Amino acid sequence: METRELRYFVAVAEESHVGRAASRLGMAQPPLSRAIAQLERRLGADLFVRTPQGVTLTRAGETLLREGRAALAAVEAAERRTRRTAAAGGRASVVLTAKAGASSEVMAKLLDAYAAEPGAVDVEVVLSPPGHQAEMLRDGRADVAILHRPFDDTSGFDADTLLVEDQVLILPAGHPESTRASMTVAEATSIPGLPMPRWPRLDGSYPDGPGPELRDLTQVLQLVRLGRAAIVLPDSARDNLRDGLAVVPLSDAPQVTTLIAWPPHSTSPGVAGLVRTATRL
Amino acid sequence: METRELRYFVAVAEESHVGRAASRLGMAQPPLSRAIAQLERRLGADLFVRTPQGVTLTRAGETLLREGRAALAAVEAAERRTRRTAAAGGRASVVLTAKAGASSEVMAKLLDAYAAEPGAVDVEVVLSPPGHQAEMLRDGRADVAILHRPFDDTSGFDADTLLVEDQVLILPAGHPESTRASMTVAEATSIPGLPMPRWPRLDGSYPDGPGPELRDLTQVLQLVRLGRAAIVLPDSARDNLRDGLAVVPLSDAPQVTTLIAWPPHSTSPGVAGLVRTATRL
DNA sequence: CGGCCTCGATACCGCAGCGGTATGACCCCA
DNA sequence: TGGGGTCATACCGCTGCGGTATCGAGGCCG
Repeated sequence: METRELRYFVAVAEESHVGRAASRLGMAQPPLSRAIAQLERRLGADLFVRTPQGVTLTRAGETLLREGRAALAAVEAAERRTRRTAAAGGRASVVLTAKAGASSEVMAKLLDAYAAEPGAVDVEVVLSPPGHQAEMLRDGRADVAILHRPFDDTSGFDADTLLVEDQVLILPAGHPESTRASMTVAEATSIPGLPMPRWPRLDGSYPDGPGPELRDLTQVLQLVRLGRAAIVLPDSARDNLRDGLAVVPLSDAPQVTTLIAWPPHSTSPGVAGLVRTATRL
Repeated sequence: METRELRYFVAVAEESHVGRAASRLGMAQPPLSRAIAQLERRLGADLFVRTPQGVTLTRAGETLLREGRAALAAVEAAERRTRRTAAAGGRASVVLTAKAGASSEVMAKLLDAYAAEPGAVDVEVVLSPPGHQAEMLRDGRADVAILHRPFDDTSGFDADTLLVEDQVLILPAGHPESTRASMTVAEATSIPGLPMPRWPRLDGSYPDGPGPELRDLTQVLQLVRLGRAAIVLPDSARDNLRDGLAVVPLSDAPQVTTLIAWPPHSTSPGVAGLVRTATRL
């Protein structure tokens, strides 16, 4: 099976429509139809059920969609990492990705400690929107990632724990609830007049709800300071707070684990060194 | 990048020789040379250093070999799982792989419990030589595997623990050492006249050493019974022992963990059900 | 119920690019 | 210095990919 065929198949599966998939691929419909038919013949499996409204996946098609996406990501990863290795011009280097505006404390400690190691290679840090770290690791844009359980999906990676912490509620200073010694998550999310902000999902859309739509921690904290929202954050976020904000520990919020994750079988010296340093912290 | 190019590249990298790689691929040398050169041009990276003796990998080439092998395995896995799904003819099914002659106890319990579940799908059990389970999971010949830490490489899979047990030394009944209440690994491996048998590595070759070369647990036990060898096995192996064998607990051997492992993001109903059953055991 | 619209499939054609053979350029070693 | 080895280049034939034109099959609506 060639990656071209796989890309064609995934496009058709995602559009449920050969014509739309063809225009998305920048080609005409007939050759795409033929390519799909040929793929089905070669696999000995019907992948789609043709209907007058378009096409729908068979069971085998669902399998190929799931597995094929992973395979395409792996091929992309191979290509990207090779390009990056070449661009580094013989000298080893490594790309680390982390959520923008989080874990700065642990990350600083890790990077400092690693830089002090003998034989340390260049570490390029790429900050990206929350939730995208795993994807970057999977498709080769990064070699190592700082992830957060239970928010990120760590399946398929090797990982080491860096930090385990409780979560706290951040709310406007002077708010009646701000003097409490502790609170439950249920109480925190139902404070009148202080809705939780909504974060974009992986595809960029927002969940429904009363809170404001935001994509930046600084914006959120500003809004909290203005008395328009409250937010739940890991305990370490206290370090970055300016005036005008109050902190109340949450008694029943799940703990947040900060981990360093890397693709399995990553034998690159940079990744190995970073991970070794991390485990010693 | 097309899988054809990747296969060509991997062949050349493995042979360190364009001509040999070409004949292994069943093609002539010139088109292979050209395909590699073209791949290098498209990636913008030198993959090989040409020498009069053949070719050697550059750093970028090493990256592509490592990542490319994983990518090819993923493509193969997609293809195989799709074929299998189609062959099951709409009805869901799942392939479980395990080391031949081990863990029969837990596996039997697991399969029985799962078969009793409502909506259980067919489970095909494939027994294969030790150490090959992870590979089968990676290239799509199996959907779930029973693995053993620390022997198998579980990286890149999701897994749940089924059983943790100590290891014991199996030696001929009546042997002077067989009456001891406990022993260290160092002592066990240095009993005069009772060498440890050697197992084949993944590539089929045997490590050096004094012990007999064997590939079957039954053969080994027979040899032990004859007073020609001793062997270290997980505690549960006691259940399968016939007469003529003695068991001595080992005080410092690492514990053996039996786990059920599956590829991440495996949404197939069969895998999900098996795993759910396993966690309840 | 018939005409129309929207699907995907088929037929046919031109050309890009893959693989083959023949040959060249270079290096090592006798 | 020539012979045998390496990989690269030159050139050719044909497979097969993608393009346009068209068809056949279902829904939908007047």
